[in-house]
Amino acid sequence: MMENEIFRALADPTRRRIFEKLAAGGMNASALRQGIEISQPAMSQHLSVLRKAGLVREERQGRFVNYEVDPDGLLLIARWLGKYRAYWPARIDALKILLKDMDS
Amino acid sequence: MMENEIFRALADPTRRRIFEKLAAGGMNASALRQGIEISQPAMSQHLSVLRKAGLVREERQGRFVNYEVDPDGLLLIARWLGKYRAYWPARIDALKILLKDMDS
DNA sequence: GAATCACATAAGTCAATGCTTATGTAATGA
DNA sequence: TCATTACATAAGCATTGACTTATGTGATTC
Repeated sequence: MMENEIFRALADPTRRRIFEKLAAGGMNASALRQGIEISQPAMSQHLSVLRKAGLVREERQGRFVNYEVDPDGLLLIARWLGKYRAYWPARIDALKILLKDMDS
Repeated sequence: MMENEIFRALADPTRRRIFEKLAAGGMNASALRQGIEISQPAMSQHLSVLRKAGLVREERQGRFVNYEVDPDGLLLIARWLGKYRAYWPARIDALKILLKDMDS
């Protein structure tokens, strides 16, 4: 199940940080390491986990590999969250703000 | 950070199953065990993790402890997801359906 | 008040995970 | 072609995590 890989991938704080960094703009693995104290193999392994979870996708560019956020992963999380909308709190102002674009 | 506890809690498939079951209606720990092959201590430990993550809350009722979904946890996930709405896929029909109630 | 029930906690075990160092591989450049 | 760069993979190690079998605790029942 892909749901499992997604939540497992996001359970690691370093991977969430990598994902967050990618969300600010796609970049290659070396650039991603800047500002995060992490070895090259560790970064490569994290990116592999994120990719297999569908949270990130890659594109070879010469000897670089550009990584970017994969919307598919986010969609799966949104679907999971949606299953429990009956329990979404009444004070959903934050949610409404971030969702208002979608109802067009 | 609570974000970390949430994703860690959801990384385990058994805990997601417990949460899903609770979403269908609050119940005590023993009732939760029905249909899930799990020991009593294991269930207790899982519920503790879910509770500390803010995904579940408890209410003592005599010698029973009733558990139910805590909206706070779901709100945190929604907030996290919202940070990346720039990457939400164009084909968000599923999302729109589950969110349409909220824009009132 | 003694037994029982519902649940929590303690302590130990084993597998999974995230890191390390070392090495492999494909692309670029001198 | 030989070195270098960017990244992936392999193997080993230490920690974490989910389970187990006790045992503890507070509430009910007889």
